[in-house]
Amino acid sequence: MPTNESLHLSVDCVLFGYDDDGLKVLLINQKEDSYRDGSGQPMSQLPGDLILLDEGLHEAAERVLYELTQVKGVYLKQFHAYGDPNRVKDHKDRSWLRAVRTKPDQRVITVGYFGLVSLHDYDPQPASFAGGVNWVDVGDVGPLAFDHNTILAGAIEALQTQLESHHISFELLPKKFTLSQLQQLYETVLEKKFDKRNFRKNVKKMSHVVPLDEKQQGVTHKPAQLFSFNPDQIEHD
Amino acid sequence: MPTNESLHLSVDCVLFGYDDDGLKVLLINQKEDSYRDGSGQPMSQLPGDLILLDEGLHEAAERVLYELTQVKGVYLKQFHAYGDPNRVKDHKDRSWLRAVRTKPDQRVITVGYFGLVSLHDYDPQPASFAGGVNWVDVGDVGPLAFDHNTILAGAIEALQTQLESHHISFELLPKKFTLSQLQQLYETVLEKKFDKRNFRKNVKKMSHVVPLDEKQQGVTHKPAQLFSFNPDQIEHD
DNA sequence: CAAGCTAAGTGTTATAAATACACTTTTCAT
DNA sequence: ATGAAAAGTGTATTTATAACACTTAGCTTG
Repeated sequence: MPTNESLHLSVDCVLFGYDDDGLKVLLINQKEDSYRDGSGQPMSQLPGDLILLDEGLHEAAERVLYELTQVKGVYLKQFHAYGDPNRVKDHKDRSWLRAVRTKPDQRVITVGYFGLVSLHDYDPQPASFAGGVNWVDVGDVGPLAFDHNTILAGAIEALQTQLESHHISFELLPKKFTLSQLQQLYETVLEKKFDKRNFRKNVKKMSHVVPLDEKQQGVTHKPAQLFSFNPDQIEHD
Repeated sequence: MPTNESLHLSVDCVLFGYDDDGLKVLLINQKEDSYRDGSGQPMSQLPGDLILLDEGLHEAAERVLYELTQVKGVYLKQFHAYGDPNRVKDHKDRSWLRAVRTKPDQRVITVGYFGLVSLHDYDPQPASFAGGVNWVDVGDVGPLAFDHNTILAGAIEALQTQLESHHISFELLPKKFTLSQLQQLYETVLEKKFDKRNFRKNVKKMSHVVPLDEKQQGVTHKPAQLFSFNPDQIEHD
């Protein structure tokens, strides 16, 4: 009869934030002096926490993000579970674990969630407890703690796959947006260029993207028509 | 500081088997007298087990299937983790848990894997320990233990999504197959009909499906050309 | 207030992919 | 020799994708 008394389970959240200058991830920056990478930089990691006894996985992910950003109602989706027995045993991670965990040697299996927030309308104030919290451009993410680079890569792949099929782009945009903003979002996330006219032709076929009686203001060029997503026409899964 | 001393973690495997009369799932049938559904039928469930301390998730899924079918090298893929705190607390499941678990009240989070085997060439002999083990047509699956109907639904969805994009169809076919068999597999799994000529046109574009110098034998009609998959051209992920 | 800057907005043509559709062929069985 | 059963094959139509360049509206500045 197998016993797994000492298995721990956590969630790790890859929170993507988007604004006009790119796609960011929320990283937390451990202040522990001992916890630095090879070149002496403080080590960053994805927000995550052990799961409480009476909460579901999704709830746990919501809690972690709420504690960190005070934002509720973030779009959140599970994408993969990571359970390599050695995923938290790397030398670089030991001292930090010893500092914060009562049982630092314990194996931890983690379930990855990705979340989406728009940084246009407001800046979800990263609550800075236990270290710095900041938005890092996905292109500029350096080495992270544990297997968090792998988890981040999985989240990016999931986001790319689902952006088109799951109508989630509006989670990353302001409530009112221009077609150029929508196109730029696609180009940033999918890392490829689209033809402006063809892109707009396709958008016109999407019944959940509706034009408003309103134009962009305060820009130094021809103001763009504003659009919004019609939530009635959107089904996630 | 949260403690989760009493969280348990398992894998559950949805093993799909395919042959010319359809898509099946491997279910185990608990013999416990007390473990029956409303109408007195013995309750079935997906094969699964708690994860051992030193094994990875994928390894655990492999082990569960090996213990059950004696088959190694099955294509296996993780698709979702299920962690509702009440997923093993349903009344119908209590007595069975009391019989087999030392801590029947403990919460169990499970990671779902789906596996693919061809039932054409041989019949992976279900090792029948602790109860019956059998292949049930996916259309005929009744109520299962715990949240296993939900898990099965998730596996079917994952299989459907990945059949086209991940070149996994050959895992469900004999080494040598006809185009009609391939088409029938697609029709069964995706639950829609394809036009024969168009289907074959598309297959000709797939470089990993190669014609053999061999024809079907022992059939009472025009024998079909045999094909096989060229493993060099296939990348999973 | 004219000139120039900036991004918005707009159509057509060509190519490729998807769909719809029906008869002939090969083998075995009787 | 005849019939049954599934294999195999081509064309025309529709739809989607891709490539491509100029005009417009509003603001800025000289």
